[in-house]
Amino acid sequence: MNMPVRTRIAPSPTGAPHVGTAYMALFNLAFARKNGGQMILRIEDTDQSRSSNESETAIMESLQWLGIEWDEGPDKDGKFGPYRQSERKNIHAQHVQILRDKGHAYPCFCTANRLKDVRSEQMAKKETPRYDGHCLHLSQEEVENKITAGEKFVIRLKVPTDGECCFTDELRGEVKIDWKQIDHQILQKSDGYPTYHLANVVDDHLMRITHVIRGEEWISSTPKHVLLYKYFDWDTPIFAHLPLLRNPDKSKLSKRKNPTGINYYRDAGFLPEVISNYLGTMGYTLPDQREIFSIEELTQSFDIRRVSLGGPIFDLAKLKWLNGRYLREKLSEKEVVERMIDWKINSGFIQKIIPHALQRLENFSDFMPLSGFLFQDYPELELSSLIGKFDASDASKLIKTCEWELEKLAPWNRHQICKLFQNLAEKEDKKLKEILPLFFQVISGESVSLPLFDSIEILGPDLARLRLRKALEFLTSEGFGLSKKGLKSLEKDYRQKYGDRID
RNA sequence: GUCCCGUUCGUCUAGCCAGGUCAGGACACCGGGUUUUCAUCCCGGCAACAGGGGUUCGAAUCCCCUACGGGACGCCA
Repeated sequence: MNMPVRTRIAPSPTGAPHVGTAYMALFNLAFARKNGGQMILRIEDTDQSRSSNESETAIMESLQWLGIEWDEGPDKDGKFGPYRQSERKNIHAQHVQILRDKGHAYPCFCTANRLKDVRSEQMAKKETPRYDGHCLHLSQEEVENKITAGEKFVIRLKVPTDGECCFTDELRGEVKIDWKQIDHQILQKSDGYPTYHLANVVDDHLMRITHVIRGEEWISSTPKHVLLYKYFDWDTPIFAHLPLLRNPDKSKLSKRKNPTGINYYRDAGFLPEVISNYLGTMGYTLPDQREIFSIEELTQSFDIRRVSLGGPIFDLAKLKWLNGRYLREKLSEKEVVERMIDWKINSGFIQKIIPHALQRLENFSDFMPLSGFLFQDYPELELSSLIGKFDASDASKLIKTCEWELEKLAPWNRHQICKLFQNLAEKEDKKLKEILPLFFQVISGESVSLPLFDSIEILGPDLARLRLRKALEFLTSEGFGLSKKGLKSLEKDYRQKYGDRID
């Protein structure tokens, strides 16, 4: 019997839509379509504390913006729903029970502190850190007593004590990992929700996923998944681990070093079809090596075996060049105008600006010089105007602190932004008036411009945050950046004054 | 630290699976031409098989070792 090819993209709704998600989605889509199958979108929201509806919506909208379409998902019902893992909690719990009944999983009562100690001890002894099996040997009676006493517990996966796990990666061939390297993975958290590993395997099976195409970061936990399929007595899907997108320094693509938000590219004025085209060139070339192609063209000739395994660096310069070619070659002048109107050259956007610009206008021609920075990717900076009365290294610290704060800001509106800066001034023991000129410069590149908080709101999170980063980069290039040590002590300081969370 | 994955111009890559063309294209960069400037466009240039050992008449291509890079090691995904 030939099963229809089904792939899936399984984002976690815990933040802004990420280009890495789009990258994986694109290849999953191309593969499924090429083979006459379907791609499904499944929301992996098993982390109750971090998942949000806003993020889920934003991710779906961003993928749609890029022209990536799924055949089944939370908004598009199919035969295998629901497509949101939080709505499948019972299904997961039942499957955890099956494993417990079969003796493949067991409850564990260890505290976070004990686990931490065990881990550091193992690291010190140069062993691979993993659960030591402390609760594995608890008797039935002990377990029941602890549970009735109301002790919190998790469910762990039993892992073979010796031998090795061998699985096939479609792109890399046989991969072998010692079972000794594999942790007794938690399958169900103490809040009753499953972890990724359990939910992922159960849902992939139930949703008839035939090919798991995902990031390289998952290779080392694949044995856990293989083991789960075996314990459930299910066929394993075919695995293909794609390389990870990289920063220019080759580390995994991260927002500290590169814009990673899909919305950044939208707000900075890139065409969605250029983004998906460019992502399609990451680790992949069409057989005829053409570099301008649509998702449909990518799909038509798609061959997953052509994926090259070295981690591709996301190169903004080439992306810009590609966008320029689309503007000149793929669109008519009329279309370019239309697309610009869709972007920001429209009355809706200008209306947002007018209330703040009006007091400063004498004639219309004053408008563009005043508000031009709201249409820019980022402004050019000049050292002495940027730092003003500040010491340059103090400015770096302040900007970095503000970046961390802005990273956590939600919802993104004037009121919250205002509060953020008031708080910043207070915590830094400065007057609001003293710190604002710096941020006027960071955001607008000008000393005369529109009101700061409104400008930041209009700019949106992706562009605003980028400007802080650009300012920091600029200060670094001028020799006033934060040293590694300085950053570390600033971070410590920050956690004390502003709370432990850094996004 | 342990394990896993990877390694062709600075960057994206073709070629590798089925060993045998000056290792090809694109971005960036440099130079020249077109253009009243700039940009576009055209032409040219720079520039790579990580290192070592095997197998072979012959290795970027197959095998082994080393180095380097990355990832994973969470009650995150």
